[in-house]
Amino acid sequence: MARFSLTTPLYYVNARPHIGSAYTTMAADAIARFARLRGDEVLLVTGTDEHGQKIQRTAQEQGLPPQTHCDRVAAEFQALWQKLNIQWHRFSRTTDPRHGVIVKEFFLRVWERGDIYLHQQQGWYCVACEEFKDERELLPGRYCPLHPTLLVEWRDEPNYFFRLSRYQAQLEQLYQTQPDFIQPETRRNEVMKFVAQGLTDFSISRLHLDWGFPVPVDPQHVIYVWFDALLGYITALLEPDEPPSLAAAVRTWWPVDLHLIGKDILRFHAVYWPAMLMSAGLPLPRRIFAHGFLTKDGQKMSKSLGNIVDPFALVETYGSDALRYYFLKEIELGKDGDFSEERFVQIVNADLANGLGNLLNRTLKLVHKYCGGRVPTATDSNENPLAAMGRELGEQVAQAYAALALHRACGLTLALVQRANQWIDEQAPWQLAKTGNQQALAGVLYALLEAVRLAAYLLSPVIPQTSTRIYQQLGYDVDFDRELPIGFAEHSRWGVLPTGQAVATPEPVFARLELPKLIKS
RNA sequence: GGCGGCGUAGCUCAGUUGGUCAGAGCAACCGGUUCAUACCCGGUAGGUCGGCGGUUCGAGUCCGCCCGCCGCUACCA
Repeated sequence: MARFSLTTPLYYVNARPHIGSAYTTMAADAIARFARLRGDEVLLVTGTDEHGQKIQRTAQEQGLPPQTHCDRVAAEFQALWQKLNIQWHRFSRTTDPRHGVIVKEFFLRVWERGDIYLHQQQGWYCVACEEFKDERELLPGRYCPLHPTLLVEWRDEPNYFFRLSRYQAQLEQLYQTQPDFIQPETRRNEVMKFVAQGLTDFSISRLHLDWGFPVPVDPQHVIYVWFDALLGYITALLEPDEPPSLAAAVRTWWPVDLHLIGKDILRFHAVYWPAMLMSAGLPLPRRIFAHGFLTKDGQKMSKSLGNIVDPFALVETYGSDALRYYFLKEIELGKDGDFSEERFVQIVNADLANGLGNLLNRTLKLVHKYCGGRVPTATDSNENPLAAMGRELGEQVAQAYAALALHRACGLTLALVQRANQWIDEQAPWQLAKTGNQQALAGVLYALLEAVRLAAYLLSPVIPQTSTRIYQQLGYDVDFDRELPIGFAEHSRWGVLPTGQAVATPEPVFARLELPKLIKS
């Protein structure tokens, strides 16, 4: 059995989970679910990044010990993932004591390699970025360009540096020999351009900070949050009760097949992280995919605009399948996308309720009326437009998932549903019944049932609950959240519904969504 | 300033190597229908394919310039 491992970012616990984190995680979950459907053994890693001065200060502002604050926020992430029906296997927290062991071991490896040195660093420091800033990139009045309301602070302190510069050639060779390492291609170009300009060493420690792991060779210093956070991917790979060690952590699941990230943290993953791993003599992840950002009604989400989308409220109101479907079908992973509540409701209703759900409903009614509630026999008229599409679909969708083109996987599948709704009118099975053409009738209904089944199966990584209801109404004892149907090769193909299988009484599998009535003034 | 990318019907987008390429879905309007979750089916969009110029028998589809939006990055200062 093949293995497939992937990660979401470890989300910073500076604030409650936002829709962007939810988006990444929904995508990762769908990718993981498809791999599982295909029969792979899958490990999905998510988690939280909990160190750094910013966390310390946030906790302080709330009058909480940092760990308490982290516990609370981490719990919120887990709660949201549950509501979104995410099936994760490891939730990696960087304050996990086992993580400290891994970080220490990793640091020492790099240290012994001679890639870490002490250097006096002076400059303006943004606490929010956890980074030193060049004076010239500051906004007038010494504000951070990324955090225009935050004054940068003057620091003059010795820090430990990682010899990133030493790895420039190796990195460039990596990008050359492994063109798929960074995706989409536009991101790859950005990274290559950045590296080509020349790399400078970056600091991996901070002084005057408590909230983090001490530098093993100099406990006055604390390890910089990013150095620590990236390693959380590796710590996560330890078995639950396993004593922590680098060797144990990388034994089974490393290197991961995919780091799914947002485009804002590309450089850390595509440049710093591979260099760190090279230094430590560890294999590199196979692929890094950076997705785009979300806007709300065409505008950037921001506190000052007051247009932040709350994922908790959304999933409470509309349910997880609806959200997952909209974000994964309507937005191309890798490109920026927009969330409009009105459009969201329209699309989801059109595709899932009116399209897919209603197709099942009307077909099932016919099956009960004319075929005694059992799957009819597929006739020679296997030659029909649905069968023609259906025979190609499994492979096409598999390719789309492999390319992480989730929107295409959904679009291809929906095309079958749309064609089926046309075809049912063209064939008018109720007319066939009147004229006593029972064989043709059976063939038509079989094709319709099969189209719904195939669509439900291929969409199950995205809308597992809806797919489950469809499969169950079609007479299968299957729950895509628990017990998958056996055999991708079979279920992804056309024509697997067994003749004679009893189908259930039709019930809507996806209730139409309603826009909240009042428009806020 | 340099380098990516993008700009196609109200909205989201498809459009291989130039010649039914002017499309799909959603929305809207009109009509039909009942097997169906006020659903589905059919029809209607006269969109200068961002603008200008060029290559060509023929260009969203190639070339040049320009405008607008976005990303990465630099520098002047």
